[in-house]
Amino acid sequence: MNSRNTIQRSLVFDMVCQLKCHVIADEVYDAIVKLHPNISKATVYRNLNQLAESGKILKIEVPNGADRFECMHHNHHHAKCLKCGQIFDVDMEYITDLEKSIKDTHGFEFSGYDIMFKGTCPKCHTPQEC
Amino acid sequence: MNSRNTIQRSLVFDMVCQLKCHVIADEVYDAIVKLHPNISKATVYRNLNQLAESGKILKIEVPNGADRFECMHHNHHHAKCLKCGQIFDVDMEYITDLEKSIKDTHGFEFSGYDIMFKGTCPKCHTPQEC
DNA sequence: TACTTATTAGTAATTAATACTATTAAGGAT
DNA sequence: ATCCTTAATAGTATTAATTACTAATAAGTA
Repeated sequence: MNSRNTIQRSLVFDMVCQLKCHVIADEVYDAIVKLHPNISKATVYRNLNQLAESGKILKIEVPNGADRFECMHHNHHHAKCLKCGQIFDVDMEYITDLEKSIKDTHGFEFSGYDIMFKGTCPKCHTPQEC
Repeated sequence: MNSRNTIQRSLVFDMVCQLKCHVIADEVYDAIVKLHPNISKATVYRNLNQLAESGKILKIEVPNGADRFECMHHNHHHAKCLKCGQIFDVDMEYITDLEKSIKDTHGFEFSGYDIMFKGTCPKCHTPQEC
């Protein structure tokens, strides 16, 4: 009996799939709390991480920002706007096997990598009228 | 008069260069406080970021971990051990101009990217005698 | 139905970093 | 050399994201 199917866990899973891409824990919590007012934020965090570990959803660790989660459609890279901090999807071939280019692993066992692009999003570099 | 040369700023700069690679703010603070007992941790943070912005040191944003700083010797990628959380240097050609592979920028202005490899370090995957 | 224990709700604690405020001092101007 | 503006500082409070903790609950096997 390793893992149990709780209402909370399936709510978290469903909500990550339902909501738009790369949501943070708070957004998932806010959405679920409307349907299940007693759910605890710690439960949302625990289940997001549990679902990511078991491969059901994808966890994207954002430097200097909340972790993001999305359902497993297709792998793609992400970009972070340095001004507003928003995360965007990047439209390029997903790079695989980058770790094969490593010359000498020095005994480190590589299992993957993250690429996070940086820049300025359209809203932030276009002068705004207000 | 944009930026002033303070004792604190040069202490921070010197210490980042003196200490081993990719140090975190706390390590810099601990080292400086021995020489300059009144320095504030906020000052260390402020100067690390200021030095990184002005290009004198390099800031590496680590997902789910404290930011790391190092002096500008040569660009290289980093790897994070998923078990102990330590950061290691990766021995491979530094990849540049990756953002040129992006098909459609959708108006996003790319200015760079970070690659963070993941895996298990030698200490963590070798069974330890204790 | 009973029993084991994974999971939960609710809260406290932790970590990394920034915000705030009165004070200090860099460095150009007089 | 002294004045003056304001960048920078020390010290503390606050924020944000996440995890730790604990008693109570509920999966799911026996």
